Amino acid sequence: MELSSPLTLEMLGQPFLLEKRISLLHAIEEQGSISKAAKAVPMSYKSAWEAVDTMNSLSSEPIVCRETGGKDGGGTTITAYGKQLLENYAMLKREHTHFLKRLSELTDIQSGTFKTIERLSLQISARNQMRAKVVSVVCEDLNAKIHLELKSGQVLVSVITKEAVENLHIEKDQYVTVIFKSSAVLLSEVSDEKFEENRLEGIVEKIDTDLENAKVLIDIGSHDKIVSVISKEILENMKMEAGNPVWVSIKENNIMLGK
Amino acid sequence: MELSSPLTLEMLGQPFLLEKRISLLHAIEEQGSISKAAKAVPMSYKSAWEAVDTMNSLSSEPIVCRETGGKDGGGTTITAYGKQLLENYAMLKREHTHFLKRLSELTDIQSGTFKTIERLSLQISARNQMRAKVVSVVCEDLNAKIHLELKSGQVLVSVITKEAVENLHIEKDQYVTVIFKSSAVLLSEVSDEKFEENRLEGIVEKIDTDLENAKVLIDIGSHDKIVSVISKEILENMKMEAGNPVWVSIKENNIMLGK
DNA sequence: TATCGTTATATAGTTTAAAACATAAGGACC
DNA sequence: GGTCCTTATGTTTTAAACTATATAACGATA
Repeated sequence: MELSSPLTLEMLGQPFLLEKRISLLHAIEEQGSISKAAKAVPMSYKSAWEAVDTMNSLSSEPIVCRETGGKDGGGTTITAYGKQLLENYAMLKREHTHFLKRLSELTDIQSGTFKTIERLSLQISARNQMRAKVVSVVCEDLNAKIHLELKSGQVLVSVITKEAVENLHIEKDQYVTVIFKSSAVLLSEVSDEKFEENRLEGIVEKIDTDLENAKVLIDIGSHDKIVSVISKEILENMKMEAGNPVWVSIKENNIMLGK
Repeated sequence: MELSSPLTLEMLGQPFLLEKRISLLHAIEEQGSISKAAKAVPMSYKSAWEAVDTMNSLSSEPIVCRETGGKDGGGTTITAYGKQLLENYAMLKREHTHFLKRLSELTDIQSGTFKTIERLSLQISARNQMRAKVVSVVCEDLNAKIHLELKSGQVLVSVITKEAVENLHIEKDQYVTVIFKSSAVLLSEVSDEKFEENRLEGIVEKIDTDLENAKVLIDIGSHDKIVSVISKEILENMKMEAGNPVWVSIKENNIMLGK
């Protein structure tokens, strides 16, 4: 049993971007002309031209640049704006596909075993969310300890209930999302033994302070960043500055996983 | 700019449940016959009959029961299984709609301002997830304190970054999902002053123990349940039993919000 | 100026899905 | 047996979407 659901972006009530049109635009990008693109997709030149025309007129900025005449008879190219649009659609589509896949996996509509779904499409307040690979899953009776490898190669450990592991079908070598609140991130200038759980090394990138708290942005490598909110007092005791190395620590219990 | 995306459930590669067919089934449920339902939807009798027939033959169990002849010429009724299917589809659709709505809200494909989306469709390991109404939002410079009212009327307070509040567009009177780990839930037999943050009253419903830990299920009223995982030691000091009243406490910092 | 491959536009043909219409056949009930 | 309203199953019509085809305009280039 599968879920399918074509994604359509509407504009002023009119269909604007759809699967077919997107692939046409990609073909135009490759071929440099509507007529060649139409053959490649394939579809009739007329449909292709009309699709391009309606898209262009629905859009506030032109998506393609059409030129008639000239050495090769002219041609059509995608504008920078159009390329941006293609990228953005791809991102939307990626999210949508992921959602459908998760929903399919969780669903057995015949037996109705999917009653246990919590909200599946949640945007969460936790500021720290990053991809990681599951290195190992060690189950005890109630809890499970999961070793995770970040993009940078640094390792994190998360403790969640065994129930959650089963519910999310977390297994070795899979990719999951590591989630933790910025208030759960402890900082230290030195590799302090006091903070023994989940120690990561990073570089301070930016510090914002208000009357009581400080928000510290830390680069832990490979484009992963961590946000930490700590009290201003602690920060001041640490003489921390942008560019300095810093040690991060997060309690195993404060790390959640998402899929 | 709107996103639209009709949800289709496929079976053996064939379309099985779609919007149109679902509304037909609902009409049949009301009218008691295919012909009347077809008029109500509206669609031609033949299309309606064929839709019903293909659904029935794709399904492992019959969805409708068709009878010809008799006093009123027969009729068609939805089976219990069919009704279950309708409910399940409605749930899928609800999730899907919610997802699309969130995605729309976060997206401005023209300007490309939606680059900041984290994974939007995440299933999270946190065992405790429940709906709550936002009573108030008090922003400081970096953090915000949010008062939430559960179904039972009990109140929780969550502290998250102001950034998160803006990102999720959390406002008074909205409904959000409260999220916290079962390991963040502290228990006490008495209304202990020591656990001052987010104290809720509930009744112990079930206790599971392993060698080290204990998982306690607590009913806090209005069908909301909380799972707590605590060390076995603490549990044993508390002489806790199913049916007993219990006090729950969760640190404000450990409560996340989702939307 | 003639050439060429393109955009731009119109019109005729083709395919496809649905509606509309027509007609059996079923079976309780009078 | 006739009535009645339904399910079940064709055939025909209609409408929409798309394809195919034809043709004008364009403008750099030889």
